[in-house]
Amino acid sequence: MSKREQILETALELFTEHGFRGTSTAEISKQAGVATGTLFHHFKSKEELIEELYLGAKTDLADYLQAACTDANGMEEKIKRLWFAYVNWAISHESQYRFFKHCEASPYIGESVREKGVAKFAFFIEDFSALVSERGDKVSGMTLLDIFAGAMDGFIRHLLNNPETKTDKPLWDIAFSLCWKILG
Amino acid sequence: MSKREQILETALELFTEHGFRGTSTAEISKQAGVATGTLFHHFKSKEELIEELYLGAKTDLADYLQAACTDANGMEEKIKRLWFAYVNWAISHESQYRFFKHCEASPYIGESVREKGVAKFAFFIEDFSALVSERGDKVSGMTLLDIFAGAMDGFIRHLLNNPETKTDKPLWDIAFSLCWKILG
DNA sequence: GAGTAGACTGACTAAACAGTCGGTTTTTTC
DNA sequence: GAAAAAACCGACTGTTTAGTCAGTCTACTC
Repeated sequence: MSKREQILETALELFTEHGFRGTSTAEISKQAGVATGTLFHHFKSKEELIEELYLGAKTDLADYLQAACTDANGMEEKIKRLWFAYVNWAISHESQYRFFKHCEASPYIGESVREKGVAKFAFFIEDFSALVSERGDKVSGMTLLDIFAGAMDGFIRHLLNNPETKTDKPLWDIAFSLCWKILG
Repeated sequence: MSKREQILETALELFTEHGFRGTSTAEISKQAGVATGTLFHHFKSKEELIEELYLGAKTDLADYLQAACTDANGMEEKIKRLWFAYVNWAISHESQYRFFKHCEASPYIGESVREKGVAKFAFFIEDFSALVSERGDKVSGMTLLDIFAGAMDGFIRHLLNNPETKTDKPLWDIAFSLCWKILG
């Protein structure tokens, strides 16, 4: 693994554990086994390092989701696959997922960076809105999506807080059917 | 307003805007119009100030919710009232709500403080679990609660991101019926 | 094997930080 | 109205911070 990758990996770990301001560049360098100068050789500032981590995680997730639903038949199956893929990604990339949620709530991430992140999910938002409008619903696609996504995140939080349930696939099925009720 | 209250109010505002580590005690004092010494006279450390804000907001919310549902008939109405009260509190105490969500995601808040916060909602969690077990569900009360609460938070996020919908009461009703589907 | 470009180093710096302290003002109590 | 207590002040301190810089090392090219 290159030193650059070592820095990114260590930073992700430390940021998740101690927050952005709670982790110094010196700590990252030390734990990654590089000099402080090396960190600033690869990333011109701490902010740039954080941005790269945030957008990297978002890209990873977006690619993962897109791959999971390319050959799905119909909208219902597509959403089902996306749901399972998202939950699966979250529990198998726990620190990335936590980092992620931390970013969404943190004022450290600027508006422009956040927008770049949202843009990576445009494909999904469009599809979802299309589904809703074709059903002639009385509520907007975005409202429905926010509630649906919230329910999904709620379930993931439950899995992460109760690790023994992480691999309980029947539970996943029930949880999906509960989330699906929102749309049905 | 006492200087103590001025400090708390200013701190809430600045923390929500710039994060815990992004806000110095000097900034809080300055904007609150007091000396740095005064801040440390009332709160023995920055950490204690944050704890007080976090637990204060939680207590406020818990009291508000409890008041909203004391004379409710039956579990369904109780949950309905709690739902509307929670959404209402969130949009009318926006900065407190945001601060709150930030705390939940931030590693700055220690486990023991977080537990104290959760304890304030014990009354609600117990009721909710009771409801679920009496229905003989195949899924645990906590799982259901996490999904339900996630959906509710998703809707609040939607309202806060789309301020023009904040007072759209018919939308609230639809959103509640969607969340209720999860339990039905 | 000389030349060179980029990776890497770690001691260093200027600014910012949480928290202190000796002293002053305000409020309360008798 | 004197004495005690509590609130308040802001200059100060030792530490930590992000980021720099002058120079070394490594790998590749011609």
